[in-house]
Amino acid sequence: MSKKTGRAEMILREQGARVTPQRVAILMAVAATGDHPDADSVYRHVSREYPHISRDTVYRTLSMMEEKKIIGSVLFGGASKRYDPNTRKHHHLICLRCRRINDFSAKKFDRLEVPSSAMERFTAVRTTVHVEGICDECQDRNRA
Amino acid sequence: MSKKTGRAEMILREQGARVTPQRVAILMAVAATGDHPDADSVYRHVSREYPHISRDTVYRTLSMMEEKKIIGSVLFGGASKRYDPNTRKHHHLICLRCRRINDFSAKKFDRLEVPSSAMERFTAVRTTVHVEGICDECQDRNRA
DNA sequence: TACTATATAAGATTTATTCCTATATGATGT
DNA sequence: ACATCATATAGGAATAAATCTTATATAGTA
Ligand SMILES: [Mn+2]
Ligand SMILES: [Mn+2]
Ligand SMILES: [Zn+2]
Ligand SMILES: [Zn+2]
Repeated sequence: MSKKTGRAEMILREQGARVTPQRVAILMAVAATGDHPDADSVYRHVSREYPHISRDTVYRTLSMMEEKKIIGSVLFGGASKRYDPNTRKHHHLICLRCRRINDFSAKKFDRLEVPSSAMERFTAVRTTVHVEGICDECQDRNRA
Repeated sequence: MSKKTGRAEMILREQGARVTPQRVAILMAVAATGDHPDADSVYRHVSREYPHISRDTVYRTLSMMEEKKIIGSVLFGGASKRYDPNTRKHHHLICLRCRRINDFSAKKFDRLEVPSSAMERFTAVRTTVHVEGICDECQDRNRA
């Protein structure tokens, strides 16, 4: 057990998750990129060590780790693209459960100044605020 | 030609796009929802009037209208979900061309106050700033 | 060591999206 | 109105991401 696998094991145990070699490898693979990998890139990476690992294991494990907040995520996969008839500047409330999307407006969010150090190598086209959470209908449904 | 189809035609012509009955119906369908429909929901709506419309036409047309800024979009479809080893509070620069994602931090973005009127019926889990644009590599590649 | 709930492998399935190609049609000039 | 032709469409095949199914394996623990 190397120092790094030990650390991964610890994180898993802290969250009350079973420790399996596959999970350790997946967690280390995500951390190793230092980037924002998709599931298949994690699969390819882990496959070198575990040639028989199943894609399902990778998908299941990543999603479990996100639930337990061991890792995060940026984009919504598996979801369909959502179009918007409203072309004015506005921002969004996105329900993580039912995927309902609602607009909101806030003048103070319409000209957010991204730190210039971050923008040195990037040409912004649009800057918006995403509020992810749970909508009222989904909360009600949960109580019932 | 009803008042509404006339308006849709005008918008298409303004953008130098050919006016076809399918395009008019698609544009009206997106506007009619007043929501954030996905392509298949637009397809089903337009199918009532044009039972033989092809899914490809709907996808192609929506994407054309987004390019011409006749409509907008909220989420990335067709893309794979992207995980993130960084669990600290941070924000993202997302390249629309190569889908590279880079982190940036800005204290002033870490506690954005969403107007309470918007949040009356929503429980926020996370609020982040998404900067969409073109990364430096993609800009260089374009010039070449 | 034996038990049991949970995790995994392998492959099938589903869903969103894009590709292919033959046909149809909108815009333009006569 | 008519011919032309670049572009759009229909219909279906192909691709890619994610999930489901089921038989087997294994981590935690008594
Ligand atoms: Mn919107
Ligand atoms: Mn990040
Ligand atoms: Zn909801
Ligand atoms: Zn790029």
